[in-house]
Amino acid sequence: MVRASAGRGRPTLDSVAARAGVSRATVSRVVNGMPVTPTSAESVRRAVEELGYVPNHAARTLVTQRTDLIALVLPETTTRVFSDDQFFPGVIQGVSQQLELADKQLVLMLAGSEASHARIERSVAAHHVDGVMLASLHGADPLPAALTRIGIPVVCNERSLGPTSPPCVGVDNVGGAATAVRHLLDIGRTRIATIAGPQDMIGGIDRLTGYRDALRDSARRSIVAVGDFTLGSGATAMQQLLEDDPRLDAVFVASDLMADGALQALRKAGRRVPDDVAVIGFDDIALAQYTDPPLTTIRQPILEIGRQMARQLLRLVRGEEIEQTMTLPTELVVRQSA
Amino acid sequence: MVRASAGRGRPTLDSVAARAGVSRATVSRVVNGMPVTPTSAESVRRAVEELGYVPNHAARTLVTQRTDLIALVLPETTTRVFSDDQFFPGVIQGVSQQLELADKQLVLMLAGSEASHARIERSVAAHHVDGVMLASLHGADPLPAALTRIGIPVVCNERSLGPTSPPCVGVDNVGGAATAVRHLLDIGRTRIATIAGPQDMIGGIDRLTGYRDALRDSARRSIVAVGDFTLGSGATAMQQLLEDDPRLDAVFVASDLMADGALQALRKAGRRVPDDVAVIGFDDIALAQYTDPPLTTIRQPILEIGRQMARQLLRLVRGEEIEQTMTLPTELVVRQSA
DNA sequence: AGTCTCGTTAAGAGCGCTCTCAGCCGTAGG
DNA sequence: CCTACGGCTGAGAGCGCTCTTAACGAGACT
Repeated sequence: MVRASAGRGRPTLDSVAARAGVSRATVSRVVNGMPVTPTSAESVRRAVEELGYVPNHAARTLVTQRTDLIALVLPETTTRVFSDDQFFPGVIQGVSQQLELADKQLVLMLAGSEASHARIERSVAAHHVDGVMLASLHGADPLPAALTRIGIPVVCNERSLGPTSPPCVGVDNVGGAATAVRHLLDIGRTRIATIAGPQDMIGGIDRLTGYRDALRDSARRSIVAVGDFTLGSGATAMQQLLEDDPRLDAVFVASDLMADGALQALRKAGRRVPDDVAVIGFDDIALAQYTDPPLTTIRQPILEIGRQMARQLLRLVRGEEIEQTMTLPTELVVRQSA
Repeated sequence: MVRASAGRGRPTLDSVAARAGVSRATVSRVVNGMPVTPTSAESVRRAVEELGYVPNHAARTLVTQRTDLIALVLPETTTRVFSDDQFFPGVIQGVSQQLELADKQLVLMLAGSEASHARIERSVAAHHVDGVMLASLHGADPLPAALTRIGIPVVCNERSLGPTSPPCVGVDNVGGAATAVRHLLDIGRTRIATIAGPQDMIGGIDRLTGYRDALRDSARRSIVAVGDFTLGSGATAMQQLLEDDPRLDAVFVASDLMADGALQALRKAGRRVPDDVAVIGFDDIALAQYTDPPLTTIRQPILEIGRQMARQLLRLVRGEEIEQTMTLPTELVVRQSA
């Protein structure tokens, strides 16, 4: 561990070979774990140690055509603000954990402007990364098609609304929403409203479907309001619901952030939660534990989404076959709001 | 734009040269914007277009020794949970914006375990990235020293508590805290307490210092409680303060998340905010707009921290000199809690 | 003892790019 | 008309690695 200095002075395979008294090829074999005689293996290992040799990544990539780099593309502008609901941080963390196991590095690309779209395409075309994960892009996004055309492994979260649909990892939004509503039925609620999410996003659409499914044969449904997954929109929607159906006694809200808004609106309107109105959210973000009262919600396994996206993509990169879609379970978390 | 297909079939400099009827060197010059005769420039450009040529990144890196990759290292486990206070997402976003302008890619490394530390060092030693940004690492972290030894440009956020101190970009925690307290004095509060952050983190230490500074010559100070930047700890600390000094009429809380906890504790204790007790937070996270009542706080320019870290690092990578420390201003945001 | 086989190693050819260096041509000056 | 000089261009070396190919030595068999 003497040198390892910057720039051109770094030890190469050749210098290690010279020091160990073997050929470059033998050193390469040792470094890559291929079989060699114990004698030379030992002397190579010692030389590597003494020189502080670390393989040059670019040189290796040039010949193997592998970069060991995996890209995660996140949209920068959307109703789902980058950090608000902790979805992206969670996904990043899950992805990162899984990539670490495979000794791959994570390249994060935030796709905001047109320019950054072009930049991502260029980067992928240059074979700068081995595979790409796409999270939460809008239906009309041309990126999946473009990347598929380039011929690089791609995995999405949530099934795409667009024409080209890469393999994807999603959660059981319909089932989760239905579970939430059934819980409200179980505790005896009779007029159940919902605050849905935007109807151009999978999460928004499917959670509303789940609500409808669970109440299909029931007379206990109330009305539907639509928000955009932000806290403010949840508060507004709740006010609206209270005006339009003052007798409602439960609300299923399609996101925790909106549910917090709803809670505030209910408090302002003088309704007690859960006594007068039961509220149930979706996502189980950290905030849900700390709302007043703590929020009953449907947990979405965010970390697991990231992990599974990475796993699926790594399989694809290795040339294995994978299922077109993978759906992760959601889970009811009972706290005090319902 | 016909080919650009995967694998070995991609067009190279040579194929472009052949098609354009010039040498490889000339194509390289055009691609890199060096002067050539308009005639050959034009035919090269056409050949590039027709073949869909994109330079191979690894090959370029191999000879130039530049990777155009910049690493951002974030600690994965800490009291500051990865996503809670939106600090990391904000920094990521700022960094990303700035790197995009310089056409660099962002490699995200979450440093949790010992193993990941080793992996980061190895990756950097392999000259896999041109520079490294370190965010919020603990005082005793060996990473800054290790990276400096390798001889790679490094920039931190917040000055390091450890022995080796790379250049860093921080915010004016002391000044911000003092401003907050002065605001409380201005609105006539007479018993001002504080909930401080952990005293092994810069933010925790400096914000407490600012509180003390502003009250140095005043008789209007109350007591100090310490939290760990989490919402729960804020609530607990607030209860404690109320027990120990029931007559306090203001609290400066060292983070918005803790402030939200404090708000809830005050509500439970039957105190009105701001009438009975004024509360002021620090950070101005998104949540601050939606607490009940909306939180007066000190805004920390999170995006700007990211941007400036990236700018400083890019300067270093280009071989320019930079200031050892850069301090960004904080700003009082008056809402309704104080 | 000679031949064949097998496992191991050394040599060398690239991967696709940049960059130096010499060669070329055209113009200006002697 | 010949030499000097300047700008472009092309040839070629080499970045550090992997992987194929061929050589080599040791052991088994005829």
